[in-house]
Amino acid sequence: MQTASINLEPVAKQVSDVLRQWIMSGHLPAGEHIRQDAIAEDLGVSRAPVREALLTLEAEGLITRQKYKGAFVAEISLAEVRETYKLRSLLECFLFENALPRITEKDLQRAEKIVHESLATTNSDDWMQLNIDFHMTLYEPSQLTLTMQTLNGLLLRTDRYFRLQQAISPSVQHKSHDEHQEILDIIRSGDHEAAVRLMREHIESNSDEVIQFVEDGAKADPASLPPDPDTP
Amino acid sequence: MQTASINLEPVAKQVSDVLRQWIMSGHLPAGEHIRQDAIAEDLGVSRAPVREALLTLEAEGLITRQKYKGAFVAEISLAEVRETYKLRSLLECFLFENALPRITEKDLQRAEKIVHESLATTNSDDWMQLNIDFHMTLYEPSQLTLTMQTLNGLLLRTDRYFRLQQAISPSVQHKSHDEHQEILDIIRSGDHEAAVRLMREHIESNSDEVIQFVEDGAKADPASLPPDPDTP
DNA sequence: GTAGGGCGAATTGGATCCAATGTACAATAT
DNA sequence: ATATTGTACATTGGATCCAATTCGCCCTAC
Repeated sequence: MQTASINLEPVAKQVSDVLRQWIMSGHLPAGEHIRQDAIAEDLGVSRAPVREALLTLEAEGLITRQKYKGAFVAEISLAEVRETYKLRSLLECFLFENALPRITEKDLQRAEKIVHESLATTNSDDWMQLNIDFHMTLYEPSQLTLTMQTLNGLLLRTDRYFRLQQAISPSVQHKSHDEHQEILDIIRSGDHEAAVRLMREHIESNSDEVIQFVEDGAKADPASLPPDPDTP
Repeated sequence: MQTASINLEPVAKQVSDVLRQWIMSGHLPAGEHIRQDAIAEDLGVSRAPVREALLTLEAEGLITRQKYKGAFVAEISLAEVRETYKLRSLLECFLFENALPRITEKDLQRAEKIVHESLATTNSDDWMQLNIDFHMTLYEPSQLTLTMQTLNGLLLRTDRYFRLQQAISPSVQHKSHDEHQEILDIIRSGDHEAAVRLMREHIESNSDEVIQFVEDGAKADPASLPPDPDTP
């Protein structure tokens, strides 16, 4: 229990949060060159915390750094998008399997509340966060914290593209809502195997849609996705 | 192929490499308080690159940092060790499955060479690296770079304990050697399902041994593994 | 004797300054 | 005209300096 008003966040963390937001929202597009002074001046801080933030973001895979050349918003290839979603499916099913025997009625009610909230949400970003919250609520009882951290890292990398897709197809929201409701129902039924099957289908259908969208986008604008890394 | 004598590494990277080595080897034991000037003075550099290195190590999960309190070598609970190995099994089997159809004779020969080298190696650290190299050689054809990165991150966290185990039981080396040879044989046979099964058994038996060892160590010295994080 | 408060040393976080390196442009030679 | 080289500028990496916060110790009061 800490008094938030007194204990303010380190500047470096604030900077990394802002930069992460800028990258996520597309304000800093993929491939963009990031200069330390520019960021420092924009945010009214020195270059030191900016450097720290860049280190953090590099570790998160959101940017790449080259010696004496600077930082660039990470590009991501179509193959990597595909791989990420395959990995997500693998990890999420693993989490769900391990969570199922430990999911309580209270967990289900929390999840249900999130589902209802998501129906009433029009803001795309908020809805996405609720989507993630729903899944995490069902995974948390597994108590596999490391796996959930790893999953969070993956989500961080692909959120950009997922966000883009959600923004243009709100119909997916209803589809996802129905599927979430179905998942809750089948969890209550007690059929664990069927629940995992349904969850896998849900995740993979979602993945397919995102990949389809990114593929189409890549066709329309080949520059948005680099086929090869590091073209000098 | 780079001329190492001309293009020298950034100091920050050198520092993080050294610290990583110190943590891995146990020279910096779990829970140890790390002070920036101490490291800086020891290595003859300023605090700036040390700070960067600490950031990197925190992202890798090897240390934790608390505002104005400093950095501490990460403690890891028995539950986390168990989880890590379950995750490793999941990821490695996934990689192996996807690699199998693409493994060429050349890959097998490289793997075989590593197996032979490992037999002739007495140094525990070198042997461990060869062990990792063997597995990675078999996973690389999957071209799932993100998954391999994730796996590397996991290996980084548990290497400390694995290393400890290897140091005291060289008999495991022979067992592992035989199993590696078996895996190569069954890959050549073309039975992919059997190959994955064997790989899973190999990984899990290895995991069991490490966990058993860590459990015993924890019993003998309860302080080495904290049951609860953050006891103030 | 013990609990509480305050002062000082130690340590981290952030800002500023200097050095090393890469890039771009221009001048010159072929 | 083009290629090459040299030089100036822009940007990052590293060192030093100052501010903010924590922890330990001692002193005091009850």
